Amino acid sequence: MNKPVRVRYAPSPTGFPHVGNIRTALFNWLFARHNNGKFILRIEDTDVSRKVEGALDSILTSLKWLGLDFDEGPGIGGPYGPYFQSQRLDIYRSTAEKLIAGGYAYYCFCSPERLDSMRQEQAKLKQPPGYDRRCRNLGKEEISKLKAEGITPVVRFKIPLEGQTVFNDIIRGDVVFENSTQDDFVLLKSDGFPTYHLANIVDDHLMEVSHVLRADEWLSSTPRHVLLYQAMGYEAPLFAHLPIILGPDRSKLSKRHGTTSLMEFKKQGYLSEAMVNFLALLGWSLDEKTEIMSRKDLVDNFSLERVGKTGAIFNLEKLTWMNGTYIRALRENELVSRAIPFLEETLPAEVKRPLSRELIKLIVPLVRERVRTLKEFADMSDFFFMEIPEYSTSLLLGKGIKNKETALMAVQRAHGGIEQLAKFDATSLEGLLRPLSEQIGIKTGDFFGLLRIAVTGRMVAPPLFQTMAVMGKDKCLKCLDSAIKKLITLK
RNA sequence: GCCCCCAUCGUCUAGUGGUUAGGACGACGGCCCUUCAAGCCGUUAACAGGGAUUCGAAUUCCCUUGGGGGUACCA
Repeated sequence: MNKPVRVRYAPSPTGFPHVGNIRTALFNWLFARHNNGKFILRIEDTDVSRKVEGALDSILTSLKWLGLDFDEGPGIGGPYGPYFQSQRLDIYRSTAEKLIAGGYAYYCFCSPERLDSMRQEQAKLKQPPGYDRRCRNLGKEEISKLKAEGITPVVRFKIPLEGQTVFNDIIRGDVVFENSTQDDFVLLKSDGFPTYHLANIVDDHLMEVSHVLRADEWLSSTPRHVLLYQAMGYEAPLFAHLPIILGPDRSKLSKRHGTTSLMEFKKQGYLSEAMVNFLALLGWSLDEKTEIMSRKDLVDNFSLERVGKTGAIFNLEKLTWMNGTYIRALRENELVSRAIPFLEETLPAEVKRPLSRELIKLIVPLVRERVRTLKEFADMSDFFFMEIPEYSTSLLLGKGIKNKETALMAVQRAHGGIEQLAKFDATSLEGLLRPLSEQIGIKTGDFFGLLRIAVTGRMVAPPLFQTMAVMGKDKCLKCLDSAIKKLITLK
């Protein structure tokens, strides 16, 4: 109980981490940091067939993006390495042999085909599927004979035939399994690689992991792990099975639920700090009201006691809202820096690069309150960078002013007034345009709406005068010219 | 089928025997207003069902139902 806290995130490199995986990483990291412990990254690459190229990179990138730094692991090493299971094969093999010698495990020569037909048979007879333990009591001669035939066996664990396995889960309390319902699972595959169960237990022990915080889907294999620890004479770590993150249909999160890959959220313009905050609240809460919490708040307050038991649906709406509040809270310069990559991505090639930081800085106060993601930031501000906005002429005669002549007159009057404006700022523009609206007898809403289209090409944009001020006199005039032409040529 | 876990507004959740069951997202309405947002105010909406214990249950126990996970030489 007084052992130093050492926890690990142990993904297998079989794909890009999705928000569920990474939430597990986050909880481990928070727990480690809160307790001044160590956070270890261990790569469980024991399934050669499922290995995906680039998966390791994406794991590293994901952790880095969220700022989940690890103390030991790939790239940085550590006193308990190597941190790739594929580089620890000898350890698992010798452990398996020890287990066999001790009578806790045995060689199994059954072919995949036999296992398969056995399962089909069991399914037909409505019996619980499971290995029938044919090889459990093979004699020495039989074993050598089968080996001589060239069959490479797997190693299976000998589940006690009777009794029960009990363990205490920090989140769920005591959990009891009847040993009779457990299968003689495989420890070592015929390709010489260990299964998750073996490798995981061996490494957690060797790496002195104190707490295993993992997703709930592992709960039902925990008795196997407990039995393994016992067989090996190891002290088991403490377990905490975290509630699972579900898709909108309440099933385990997977690709078919759309955007689930963490880095996809980055691409969509979500901030990592919002992501961390949001993910932390998926299964954990501080109290009855706190929503927005900094990384430090989270580290300071995180505790397993306040982790819930129920699976949580990933609520994109709420994440988006939270992201908006984080964007609004960003310092101006910071938001500029963060928005630039998205503008680079969104803006057409004609817009000359590098983009002007000065201009973006002027745009920030105008769009900050109107966007929830950085992508929306880019989408909303593209017209600031274009010469003349593109839009359909019909927009000019949209909802307010239906009459072509009236619209034309209004734009011309605005053009004339602006041309003579000495000072081109929001206040002067308002001083000019508001009275003008009355002079020409058009409601301000309609008049400003018309100008908004002319200047931005959109019906929805930041406040008109400020927008125009940022755009500058020349450009505004050009836009108005263009609108006038459009109206004239309109039949 | 079998094993395990879970069960409060649509969603994320607070709540550990006595609360008008609280907050947040969303939705809806209002204020503000040149559009859209933001902000502020308000409305909507939940203890799955049934027993038991108790003076008193969202809170404890049991059953039912529902949901999820597992049941691989995947993790």
